[in-house]
Amino acid sequence: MSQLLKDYGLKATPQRTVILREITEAGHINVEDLYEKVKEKLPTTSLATIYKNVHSLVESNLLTELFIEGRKTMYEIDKGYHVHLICWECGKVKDFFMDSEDLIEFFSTYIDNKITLVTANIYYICNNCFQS
Amino acid sequence: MSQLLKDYGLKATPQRTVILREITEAGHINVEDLYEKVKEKLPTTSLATIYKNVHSLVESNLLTELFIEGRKTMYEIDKGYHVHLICWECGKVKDFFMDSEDLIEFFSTYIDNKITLVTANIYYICNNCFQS
DNA sequence: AGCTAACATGATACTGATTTCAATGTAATT
DNA sequence: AATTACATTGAAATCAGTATCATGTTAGCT
Repeated sequence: MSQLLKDYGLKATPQRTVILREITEAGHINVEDLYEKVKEKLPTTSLATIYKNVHSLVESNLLTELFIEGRKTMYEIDKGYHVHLICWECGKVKDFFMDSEDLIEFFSTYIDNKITLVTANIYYICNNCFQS
Repeated sequence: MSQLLKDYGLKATPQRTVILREITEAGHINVEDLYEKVKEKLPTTSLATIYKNVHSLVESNLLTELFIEGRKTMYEIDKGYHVHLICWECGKVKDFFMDSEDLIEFFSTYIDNKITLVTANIYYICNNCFQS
C-alpha cells in the first residue's frame, strides 16, 4: 500500500495506508463506514482526515467515486471502467467489467449524437438471495 | 393538474398544483429551483412543503426522482421508463425513451442472474454544443 | 543528527440540504 | 357549525460534507 501511494505521488501516511487497505477489503464503502473501520486500526483518526484523503485519492486516480441511487457516495479502488450490479434484495454491490465501447456502441444504435460515456447501474437478484 | 392529482389519490392543494405545473414546464428540476419557481406564484410557500410534496408525489408515482452524478436530486413527471442524455458541454438533460426490456436483454448477454432494472446516464454532446 | 519547509492530521466550526415538529390553516363530512 | 382529516408553515434539529487552523510529522537539506 505504501509503495502504491508513493507511485501515485502521495505520502504514505498511516491514515492513508489504512484507508486504502480498508477500501480494498470492503470493495465499496461510504465515508461513514470507512471512518468506523479506520478508527478500529487508528483510533484517533478524524473524520476530516477521511474526507480529505478520499478526495486526494480520487484526485490521484487511486480511487473512484461511486453513485448509487438513494445511497451515500461510495468509494472503490479505481479498477478501470465497469458497471455496478446491485442486488435488489440484499443491496450488495458487485463490479461487472465490460468494455466502455460496447456500451457506447449499443446506445449509438439508438442515438445519433456522439456519446462520450455511459454510466449504468444494474439491479438484479444475486446468487445468494436467489436461492433463499 | 387538479384532476390529475385527484386521480392519483392526492388532494389538489394550490401548492401541489403549482409544483406539478412547474415541474412539467421545467422538464427536470431540483428542489432549490422548484422552490424559487413556486414562490413566484405562491410567495408564502415553505421549503418544507416543497420537500414533502415532491416526496408524496413520488410515492404516488406522479413524479420520478432523477439522479445524475455530482448534481442535486432532480424531479420529473413520471413518463415511464427512459434514460437520460446529459450534455457533456452545457449540462442540459434530455429524456430518451427506450424499452426497459431492450436494456435488460442487452446486459443479459453478459450477466447470468435475473436483471430487474437498469438505470443509465448517457453523456454526450448535444446538437447545440456540437455545432458551436 | 538537527533544521526547516511542505505537507498531513485532528478538533471544531460551519455550510447547505433535508427532516422533524408543533402550531395553524383548510377542506370535506356529518 | 362542529368534527375530523390532511396540508402548510416556520423554526429548529439533523446530517453529509467542507473549511479553518493549530499542532504534528516527514522528507530533504546542511
